[in-house]
Amino acid sequence: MATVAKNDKKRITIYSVAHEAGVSLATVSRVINDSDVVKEETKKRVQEAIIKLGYRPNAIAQGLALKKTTSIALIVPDSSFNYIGKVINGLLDVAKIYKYSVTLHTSTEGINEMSEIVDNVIKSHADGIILYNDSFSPQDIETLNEFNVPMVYLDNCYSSDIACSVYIDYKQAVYEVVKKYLDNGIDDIVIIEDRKNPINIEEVVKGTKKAFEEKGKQFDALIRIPSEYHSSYNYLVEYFSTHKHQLVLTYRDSQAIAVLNACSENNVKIPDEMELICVRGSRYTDMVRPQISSFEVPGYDSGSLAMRIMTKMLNNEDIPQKELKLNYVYKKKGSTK
Amino acid sequence: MATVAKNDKKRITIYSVAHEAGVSLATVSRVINDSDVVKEETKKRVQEAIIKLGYRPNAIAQGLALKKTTSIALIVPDSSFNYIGKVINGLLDVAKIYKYSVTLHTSTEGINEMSEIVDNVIKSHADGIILYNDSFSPQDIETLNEFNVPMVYLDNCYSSDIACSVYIDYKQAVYEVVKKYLDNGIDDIVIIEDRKNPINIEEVVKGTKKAFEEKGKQFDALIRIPSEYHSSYNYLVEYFSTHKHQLVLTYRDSQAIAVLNACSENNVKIPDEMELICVRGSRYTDMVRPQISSFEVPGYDSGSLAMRIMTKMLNNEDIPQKELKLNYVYKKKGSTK
DNA sequence: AGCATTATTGAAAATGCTTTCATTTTTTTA
DNA sequence: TAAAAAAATGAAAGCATTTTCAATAATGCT
Repeated sequence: MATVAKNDKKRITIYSVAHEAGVSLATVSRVINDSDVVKEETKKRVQEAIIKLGYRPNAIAQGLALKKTTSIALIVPDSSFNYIGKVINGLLDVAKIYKYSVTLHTSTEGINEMSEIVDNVIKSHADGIILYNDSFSPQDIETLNEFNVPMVYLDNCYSSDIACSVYIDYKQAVYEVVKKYLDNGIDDIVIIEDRKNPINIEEVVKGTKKAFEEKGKQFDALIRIPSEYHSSYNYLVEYFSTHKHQLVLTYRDSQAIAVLNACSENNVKIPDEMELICVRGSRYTDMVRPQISSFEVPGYDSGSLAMRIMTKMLNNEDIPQKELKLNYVYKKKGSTK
Repeated sequence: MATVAKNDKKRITIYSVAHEAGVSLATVSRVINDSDVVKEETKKRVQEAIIKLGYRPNAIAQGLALKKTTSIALIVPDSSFNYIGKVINGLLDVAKIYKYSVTLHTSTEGINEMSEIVDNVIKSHADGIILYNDSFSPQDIETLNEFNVPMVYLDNCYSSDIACSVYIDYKQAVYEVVKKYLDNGIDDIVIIEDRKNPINIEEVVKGTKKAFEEKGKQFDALIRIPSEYHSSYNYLVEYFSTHKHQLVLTYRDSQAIAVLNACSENNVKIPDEMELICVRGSRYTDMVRPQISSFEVPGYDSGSLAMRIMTKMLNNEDIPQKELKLNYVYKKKGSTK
């Protein structure tokens, strides 16, 4: 049998240090926590003992004594790590600054699994929860609220007594760009959607509708495609062999690329015969040819902001706004005229 | 000031439940932990009390009493979440099964930052550490070994008394494909590299060299490019305006796409004038045109395996192999003839 | 020098659980 | 029906900290 290191070395606790330094454990605790009441000389003695023994305070015991864990939980859907990767980076960077540790959980199977996860998270006494999800219904939110733990919703415009939210104002973003097209007399516009990001797609649709309504027009041109890339590609190849539009809007990068490839397959020239905009651009929308016009979404910032707000909530600091809309920048690339 | 829920509701502990059910806390503990010595009738009484009070065992206190936390730490570089996303999915799925929670940490600034993170992780008494990194030097590994915590290295072929590793045998993979090309008389082969994934690039080079050496030839055709996509693209546009090769190998998907675009810019036809293979394929290597021949790398599996091995290490179970090489599948696509 | 302050330190309780060992209750057996 | 065996329960110690409050040591002041 392959052996693996066992944990039989004797534990070095605060007692060991106290004994080594010839002080009480209360004093050691004070030194660890940088209390200013301890005499410089004994402080030094204790620090030497700590180094000599290689003592590390036990964060679990601290957590118990302090009734807080300085850990927060992040729950994300188990797909699309692509975008979330940036969010996580931002979040972790801020967490590091504030000395929070972050536990990661995935969930996609609806509110029941989500409730279970939240329940477990609460057992682990995370100080707060950051929830990345844009497919909650209002009832789901109700359910989550009952847990009564500080929460930050990411990419989901919802807030309450115990929750703040950080999201990108897709509605306004899309409204502005669609308005411009309508102003130029272009109104054969369709939106590609799948079942994956209901709330944000809904925002995209709302923004489009708003622009249409201002012109006294109706909008309801949605193309429902499969979520998985290859099926959606096949579906779109079929679709664009018989349909033409002036402008196609997609939410995710893979959808936009699927449109690009499906059109190429059908010899539909982009942007000459049809224009294409991806709402949530990524590095990959810049790698395909033509590059895809899109909004540059501040993934990193939304992560770091969410974490920053969480730290404020946990410290009962003043939170100016409970719903934070992030800015976006439209980047015109080769897929539009 | 925006108010946020405070934690002033009184805590419900194992004592509350014991009192409610009219039993001792020892009995409640037994019920929680599904001990079989407690009488069915009292068990039921306790369970009712638990539900009535909405009691949740405090995982921190459990951690302290049991001297283990059932939590493991995952440390990843703060870039390339693209690929790592799949790894994380696999890892979390297995973690869920074994009831482990996973704390996430990022690190790129070398071994010092890494040591600091590991130190913090140890303070938090994680039972083990899974370390995704392919840029460690042997000294770095030494340093990490001193922490004496069960570790699993991901994408890094290293093992020791306290460490196992899970990785993909890029050397063999590349060897096989390069050999095939050499057999067909194609030997103007170059490898694109940047500073990002030293160990795995090294493996790719080794595999290539091996194939060359078997033919009595020497190999040393490396193109060093910048890590960042746009700079590397610009560099490659320049490069391919004056250089031609028969076959280009890249490690990451973005590098392969950069080559693709740079060649297109220079009117170098792929695969007719030059062939292109990406070692670590992704969904995006299938989205560009032509699609890029590549190895399908089992990201999900490597994550789930790493976690599974970790659970075995922590339970002192038998571990047949301490270094686990994962299989790969070569997928020929449009970028090769 | 002697007293009043103030600065340091330590003892012990509290945090919420698990577990051992002793005790009590129940069941079995003669 | 009593003794023996087995099952169920509880008391208390232990896990590694923080923190309050009391005790002690050091300092300042007259």
